[in-house]
Amino acid sequence: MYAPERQQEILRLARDSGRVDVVSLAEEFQVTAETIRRDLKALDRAGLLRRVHGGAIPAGRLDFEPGLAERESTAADEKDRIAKAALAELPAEGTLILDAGSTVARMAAAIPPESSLTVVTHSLPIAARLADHPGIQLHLVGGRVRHRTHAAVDAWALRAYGEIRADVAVLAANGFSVEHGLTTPDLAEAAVKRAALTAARRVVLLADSSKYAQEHFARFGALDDVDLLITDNGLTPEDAGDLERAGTEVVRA
Amino acid sequence: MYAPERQQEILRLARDSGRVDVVSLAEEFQVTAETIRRDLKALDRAGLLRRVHGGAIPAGRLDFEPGLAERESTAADEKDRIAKAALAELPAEGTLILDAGSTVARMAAAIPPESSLTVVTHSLPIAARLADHPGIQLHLVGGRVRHRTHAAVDAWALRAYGEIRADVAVLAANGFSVEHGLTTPDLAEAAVKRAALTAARRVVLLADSSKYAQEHFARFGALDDVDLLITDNGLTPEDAGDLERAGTEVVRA
DNA sequence: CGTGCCGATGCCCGTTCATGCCTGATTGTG
DNA sequence: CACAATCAGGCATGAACGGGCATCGGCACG
Repeated sequence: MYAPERQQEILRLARDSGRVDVVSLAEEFQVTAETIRRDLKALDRAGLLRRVHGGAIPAGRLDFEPGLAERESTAADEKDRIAKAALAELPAEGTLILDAGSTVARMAAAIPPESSLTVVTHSLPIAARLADHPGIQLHLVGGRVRHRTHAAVDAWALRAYGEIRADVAVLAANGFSVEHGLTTPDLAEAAVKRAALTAARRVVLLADSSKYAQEHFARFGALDDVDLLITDNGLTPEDAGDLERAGTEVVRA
Repeated sequence: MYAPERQQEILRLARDSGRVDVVSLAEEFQVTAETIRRDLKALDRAGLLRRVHGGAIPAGRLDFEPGLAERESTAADEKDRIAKAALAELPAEGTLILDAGSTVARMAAAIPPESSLTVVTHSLPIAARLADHPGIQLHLVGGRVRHRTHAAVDAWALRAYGEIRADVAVLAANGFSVEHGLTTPDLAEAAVKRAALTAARRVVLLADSSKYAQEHFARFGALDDVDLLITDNGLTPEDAGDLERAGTEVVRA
């Protein structure tokens, strides 16, 4: 097995499980720990992994708190299905706004190489993922970067979204319901989401069913601002019916 | 069997099995390893295969950024020393502008955790690296993202730098000399560098000695715009003297 | 039919690369 | 505060590499 293959595999493992450790990798690949360390160092320098004592964690995580691995793995299946279903809703070409969020990030990572899109995002991990994509013209929205979500917020971000007009915005929300609309815990982030929502002709919301009927501190839109909701089949058909009556098309992936 | 036929077949084998190795191919086609290496090199240059030590892997199977990885390995030692020396020039607290560039990125990665800085950057890799640094308030400069350098450029970036004032800017250049000043191959990038330079009270340039006396297409400043140049000892003391007489302090790490 | 050119191939040899091993320093944990 | 795990750097080794040169074989042209 060649070094780059091994590194690629390490990267995959890291992204899948949220972290890797030197000793298990050495055993797994039948090489010494030194070699693994060299691999991790290379991946670290390339910015794909973050080296920590004893192992490494994937770079560009939405947050790196201990709770993350668990949160990531929670509903991972649903998120993947949602991301895949969302891909089908993307135009083959045109302009796209991508909100910050792990499901949106998964979708972004799966955009096929032959696409020809203009993408605007204020999410650092998504931008990092798409910067190499040959078919994508990427525009980064600046601003203060929130540690927790790695998303740009505040004046620069708001102004940037105020100056553009996109075909589709793919948004994420921490909570959604007919009564309380779209909510998220942070005010600054909500303001940016609202600006992104306003800048697009068509709004697609990606949210797994655990977000349904949740409400958080900051509201950034009403449900009927959303043209299409993509969620998983944890949402009951009755709830989906309620949402559709409120004017939002619902896809249960 | 003619060379193009053989290469075609090598490509097919590589795509089928995910990898090929020099020795087996040599045996398979009854030619020497040198010939296979030449074939692989040709396919690599054509972008169809990715060459690795001992063999090759079909292109697209790895998602490394070859350009970035390659630049990382060039003059890695010098760059590390320069980056380390540059750290000593950073204020303990205050506002910092970080330009795009591998040496600057290394410096950024080495900023101690106990620092308390406000950092502004238009470089995506650097931002990704600093986004979860607890002591750093990070501000991202938006704009169109260039594939080659992963840096934001154009109107949004220029305006953002026009609106701020920082204590120190850490810049990179592809070429520097007393006569031709600071140059880089891309016009858009040069404009952003100039804006960053203008926005800072003190300008530190990181450039290894191979950049000395180089000149590239786009000029973004004169040498005396630079307060401090940090380079390696590949720069002769005489050349350093010339630079100092031109008004720039020189550190040879 | 001969001849000279040129690309492809093979061979040689100094250099680089990937890996493993060792040692001393560093770090995290109990 | 001490112990065990982990890390970084230096060194050794065998495989792989790359450039220079010689050879071979086809092809065009006279």
